Formats: sequence, C-alpha cells, structure tokens
Amino acid sequence: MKLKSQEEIKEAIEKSCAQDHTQGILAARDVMELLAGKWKIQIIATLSFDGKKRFMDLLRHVDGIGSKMLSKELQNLESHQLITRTVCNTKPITVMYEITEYGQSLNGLIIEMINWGIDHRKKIMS
Amino acid sequence: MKLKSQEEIKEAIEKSCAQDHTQGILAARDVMELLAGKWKIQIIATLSFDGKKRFMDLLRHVDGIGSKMLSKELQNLESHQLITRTVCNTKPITVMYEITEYGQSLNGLIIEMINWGIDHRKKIMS
DNA sequence: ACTATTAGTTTCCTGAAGGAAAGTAGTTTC
DNA sequence: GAAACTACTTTCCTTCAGGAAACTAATAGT
Repeated sequence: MKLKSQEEIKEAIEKSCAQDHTQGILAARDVMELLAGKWKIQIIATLSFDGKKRFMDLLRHVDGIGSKMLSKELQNLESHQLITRTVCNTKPITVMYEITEYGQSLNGLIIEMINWGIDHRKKIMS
Repeated sequence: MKLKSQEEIKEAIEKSCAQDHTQGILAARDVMELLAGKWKIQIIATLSFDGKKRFMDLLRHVDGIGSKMLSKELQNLESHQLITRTVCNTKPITVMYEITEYGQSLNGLIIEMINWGIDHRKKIMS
C-alpha cells in the first residue's frame, strides 16, 4: 500500500467527514430522542453527581416532578441501561436507583450542556 | 488572607460543586428546552457543518421535515440568535440561513452528542 | 383501629408537537 | 396564459407529554 502524503490524508479525512455528516446527524438525533422530555437529564444528572437515591429522594430532589412521571422516566432510563433499580430488603421496602457505568459515560455531554447553559444564562441576563 | 492547603482547596471545590448542582441542573434543563423537539439539533448541525443554506436546501437536506416545521423552527432559532436569516436579492428571491458565531458555540456540545450517539449505536447493534 | 410511609399505578384531562395537504404571492420561463 | 420555482402560511387532524388527584398494597408505629 502506497504511503499517503499529509495533504492526501487531510483530504481523505475531510471527505469522509463530509460523507459522515448524515451519520453524525442521525447519531445526534438518537441522543436527543433518548434524552427527550423535561425530566431525563435532570434525573441522570442528579443520580450522577449526587449519587444513588431512593424513589422518594428523587421525588423531592427533582424539582416539580410527580410520581407518575418519575416512575415512568425511571423505567425508561432503566430500559436503556443508564440506571439500575434495586429493591432493598428494608421495612417498608425501599428502592434504590443508581447510575450505571454506561450512564456515567454521558457525563461529558452533560457537563458540556451545563457549561453552555450557564454561559447562556449569563448572556441572557446581560 | 491565609493561604489554603491543597486539601482545603479540594474540599472547597467539592463543596461548591455540591451546592452548585441545582444551578447546573437548571442550566442543563434550559439547554434541553432550547434544543427541544425533533428538528433543532439537525438544523443547527447541518448549518454548522455543511455551511449556509437556503430554505429549499434545508427542506431537502433535513430528512423528513416539512415546510411548516422548518419555517417554525428557523424562526425559533433566529429568535435565540443561533442563526441568521438573510433575504437575497435574486429572482425569485431566495433566503439564506446561516449559523451565527453564538450558534457555533454549540459545536462542542453537538460533537459530544454525535460521538456518544455513534458509540451508542455500536452498542445497540452488538 | 388509625395514621404514616414506602413505591408506585390509574384515571382524567389539557395543551403542545408535529404531519399532510392546500393555499398565497411574486417572478420567470415556455 | 400556463406551469414552475421561490418561501412561506394556513387549516385540519392525531398523537403524545405531562400534570393533578385519587387509589393500591404492604408494613410499622402508637
């Protein structure tokens, strides 16, 4: 195989990136779909940065959420393997929700989101 | 003011981060609200990575969108200063949509989203 | 017995998101 | 004068997200 010059490599990369836009946009769309709605990011961020929590803890912590939405969203997040649900053998029974390792892999994204959001707030205020 | 040890600084940071969770989550929530829906990310990513486009270009490029949604979303993005709308003096008139510098500041976030999304697709496939 | 707490589920409701198709309006080409 | 292209807007419709409140079921304390 012939060695390529820097220029050729650069071109190839640009070309593949150009072709890849569609795939990239599809991927971004998937993510938005996965995290869509008012609550998922808030729940994930809470579990990720505040640590594991019980149902009632989340109900109090996630500002404004009701039990129906919370339970529905938790099921959804669990089905995507972003969190785990563990029934604890206490009386009355409690249920622990914890972020998975896979869920933690969203941290970079969430932090970008938070940083941009904070700057955005500053911009709007001024 | 007394100099602080590394340990003290570390503690202080952790503490301030703990307090800041609420603000951070609010910021993340703002971002999700700003980018909510099926189309905004796709439009922004297209304009950001593919360059400026006319209405009809976007209609063809953003897979599946209709003219009503496109025009609505473009207005929304313009109102948040993420894109600009420029009427060109051609016949028939054409309208150019272009990402703003501020809109470009979302690139980091979008790239994180794309990368995570691509990995996610791989995970789901396997 | 009565109340409280846990973790939900169920029902009923409203408003917003989004799609399909047709319409508007100006200009240009055949 | 008809058709086509530009950039939309309008209407009508369906579906879904999400909220409020009541309800279930098990257990524990008083």
